[in-house]
Amino acid sequence: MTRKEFVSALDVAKKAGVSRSAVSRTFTPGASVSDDTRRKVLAAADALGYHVNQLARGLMRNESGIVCLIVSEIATPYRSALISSLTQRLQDAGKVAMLINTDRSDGSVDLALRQAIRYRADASIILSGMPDKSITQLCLRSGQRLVLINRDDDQPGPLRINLDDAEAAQRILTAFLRAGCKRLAFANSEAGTPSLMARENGFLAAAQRAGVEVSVMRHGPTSYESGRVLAQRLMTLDAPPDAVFCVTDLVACGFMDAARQQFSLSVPQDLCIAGFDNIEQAGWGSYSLTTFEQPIARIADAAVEWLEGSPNEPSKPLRLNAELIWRGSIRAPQTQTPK
Amino acid sequence: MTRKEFVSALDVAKKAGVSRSAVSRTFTPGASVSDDTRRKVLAAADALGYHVNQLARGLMRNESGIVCLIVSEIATPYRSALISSLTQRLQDAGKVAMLINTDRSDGSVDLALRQAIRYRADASIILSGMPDKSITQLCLRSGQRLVLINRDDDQPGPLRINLDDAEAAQRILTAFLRAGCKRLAFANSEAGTPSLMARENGFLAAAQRAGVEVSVMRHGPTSYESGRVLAQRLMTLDAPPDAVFCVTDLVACGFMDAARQQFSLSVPQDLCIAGFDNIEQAGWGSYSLTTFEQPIARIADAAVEWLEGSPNEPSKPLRLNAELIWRGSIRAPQTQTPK
DNA sequence: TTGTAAGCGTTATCAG
DNA sequence: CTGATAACGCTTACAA
Repeated sequence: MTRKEFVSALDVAKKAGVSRSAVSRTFTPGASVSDDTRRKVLAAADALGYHVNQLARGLMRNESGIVCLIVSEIATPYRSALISSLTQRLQDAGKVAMLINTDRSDGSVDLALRQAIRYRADASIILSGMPDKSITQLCLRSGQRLVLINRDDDQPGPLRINLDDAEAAQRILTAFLRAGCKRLAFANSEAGTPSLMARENGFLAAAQRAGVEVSVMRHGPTSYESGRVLAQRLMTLDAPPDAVFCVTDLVACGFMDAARQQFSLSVPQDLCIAGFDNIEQAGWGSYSLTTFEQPIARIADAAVEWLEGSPNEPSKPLRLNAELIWRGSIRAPQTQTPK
Repeated sequence: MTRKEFVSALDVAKKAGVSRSAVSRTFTPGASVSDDTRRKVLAAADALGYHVNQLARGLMRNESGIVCLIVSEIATPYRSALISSLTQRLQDAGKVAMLINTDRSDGSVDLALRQAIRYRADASIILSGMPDKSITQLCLRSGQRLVLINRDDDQPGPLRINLDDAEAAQRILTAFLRAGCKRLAFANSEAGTPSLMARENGFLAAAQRAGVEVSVMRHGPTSYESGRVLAQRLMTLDAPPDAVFCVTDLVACGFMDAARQQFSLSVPQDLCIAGFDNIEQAGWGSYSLTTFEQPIARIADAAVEWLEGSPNEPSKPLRLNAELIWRGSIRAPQTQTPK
């Protein structure tokens, strides 16, 4: 058992022939130490392999430097891309990410937030699920900042970053109509999260305004497999669609594969498809999927920037636009543009 | 500024009318507290929203409960799947994962390990890059346990988990030969990491034993895009290959797309392709890639199990076999089996 | 600028 | 089983 072999500031102080506070000050960015002592301390610290104990520092400062990332389905392309971006930004800001996987159960977001409190995390960024109101309050009360990404919620306090899903849905509807599509469909999962539902509702609303009907189908989790199943179901309808907006790229990829392989359909000639997220695979040759881009970099920037700001910043909800990435899964507009 | 609003064990003790040690004991698994006081403490803690301060606990126990995951290219399918598995297992074991992104620079693995030391992480699991020997020693000396996944290294101390890449390469060569392929190729990235090179060298060695030549090409990072470029180069050779072993599924997907779209080749009729990792996309309809499965669950299990074990466990290197997943990208064996 | 000393919230030890 | 008390390693007034 070699625990306890850690070298402390006292050890360094002794070796450098200074007080322990001199050591502390040397490692505190805005502190006043003479160049001479700083050099001595640094030399001693290096020789001994000293590293500030963040646990102790956090205890004193009441600021751990830890930011919790609370997320389920970590291995999903969009989620992992966001995690990657977030960890990078966080590190640049001198913070460190604690990753909490909430795949197991549904109340696990609350459990995750409790974990965040135990480690006195400076903040938590929630990418999945929705915490209970009481626990949110507890976090806020303990001075922990909260960021909710794509989770609609009206509590004040947390920073909320959302996409304009309805507007995106509207745009894709227009694109389908311009391409001359007649029978529209929306392929959703059963997850029922706010942003997913906002896409569905936005699409339906836009369709209603345009006076066209749309077949809606929902199945399983938001995955490739669900996309295949949804294709199976929608394409065997009496009047199968000639355009489908998939709630997610993953669903769209599954849908496209099934449409091609099981129904021998050509995209976009027989069927136009659009997705959402612009995951890496959407750009792959086999899919060339027209989709909306999640502004991952902007989301991460906004979140970290807010965390770095003053603790009592108002936190007005942030609403970002998803850019439409045109690729090959929607036909070019018909010459006779409807208008 | 609402920092400092944390409720401490003392607050709970007062409210419950007991000593602070009683509170501490209530939250320490194997401690002796009477049912009566435990109830009182729990009630008070719940009412006040008390949560053990892990920073302070870690300081005392010299055991933070934190395990660092050191990884680059987090958003990659294989990496993110491993991260997902690892975080889950770690949480089941009562630990929590700190995720450190080492995309930026090359020496950042060392920086990451220093961060691990600062937070007094109980262990670090390295999925990317290779740390300097001196820093490894420092970690070990501070009682921090190290796990190296797929990084060949001969230092004693860390747990090393590796796949038998050479054996896998051998098997795929045999499969190509059985399928009647004549002109073999190996598509690698320029990353040059040990496991990637082990696949290449294993393939070459096996080919040599079998008396066949293989065109080797290396390009860029280990990505889809590199796969496309590699296809471009290999397929414009004077004698283009009729079978290619791609160092990774990502590369294989890119290779396959380029082969089909730019060279109008059919897989597996004109060209057999194999990959490595068995990422989710390998099973997608468009690819149906024959590949080797990274035993992610077993890797995560082994890592966490070792971390839970006794600190001075010998740590004999673990060598896992990658299972060959047969799908549609290699032709069925010719009837006249060689041999 | 520097050192001294008083915490921070725990847990471990040791009497009772 | 319970309650004082002494650490743990650090930061931060306060005084020199």
